[in-house]
Amino acid sequence: MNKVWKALDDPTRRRILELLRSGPRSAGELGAEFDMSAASMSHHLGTLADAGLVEREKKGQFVYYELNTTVFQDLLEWILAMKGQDR
Amino acid sequence: MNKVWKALDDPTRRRILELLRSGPRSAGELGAEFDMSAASMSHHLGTLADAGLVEREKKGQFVYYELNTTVFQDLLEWILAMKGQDR
DNA sequence: TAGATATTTAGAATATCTTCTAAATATCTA
DNA sequence: TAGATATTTAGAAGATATTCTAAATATCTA
Repeated sequence: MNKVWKALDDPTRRRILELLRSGPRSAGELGAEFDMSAASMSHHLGTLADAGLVEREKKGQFVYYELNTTVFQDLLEWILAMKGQDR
Repeated sequence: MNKVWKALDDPTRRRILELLRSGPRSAGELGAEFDMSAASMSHHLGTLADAGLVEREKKGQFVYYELNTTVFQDLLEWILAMKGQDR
């Protein structure tokens, strides 16, 4: 969970996740949405992948990234526990 | 929301929130649970308060901290949107 | 009031994070 | 195969975060 919280603590990475809601996108396609070098984008994508929030799939010369929604379950439970205050 | 994500990206602060689930506690009571100076604890509590995740109330020489669960609603919605993938 | 206790603020040291450029690797196409 | 495109890796600069000690502020109690 530590890596998940870390990964989510960055506006660029959260925006990447939001973009991926509409389906898988390549590193280049994602990068086109940001004013940032491809290397920096790759770094962010690596952070998200490390945390398990996205999965990568190489297709020819492109690398596609896709949301992995299963990881959000733990987050959700933590937050629900906080909201519920033990209930 | 930026400050909220930032505040949650630290194990000490998340643990503080978990401790507060059982009710308000003073800075000193919270500090006793960690191997950390009172000054550092105060810093973390300030970060949580800035993000709106806790509220402070001074009572005599003590300062009590209490969970503010309303802030978790936005987080919850963001995560549910991610899990739902637009559905 | 003086001293003790609780907490915060100030300032500094160290570690971590974000971003960059340059270079490396992989794949595609003429 | 050579060159073009896509992506990642390496290494460094600058910004931000975490923690500490020392000192400041507020409140309590003898």
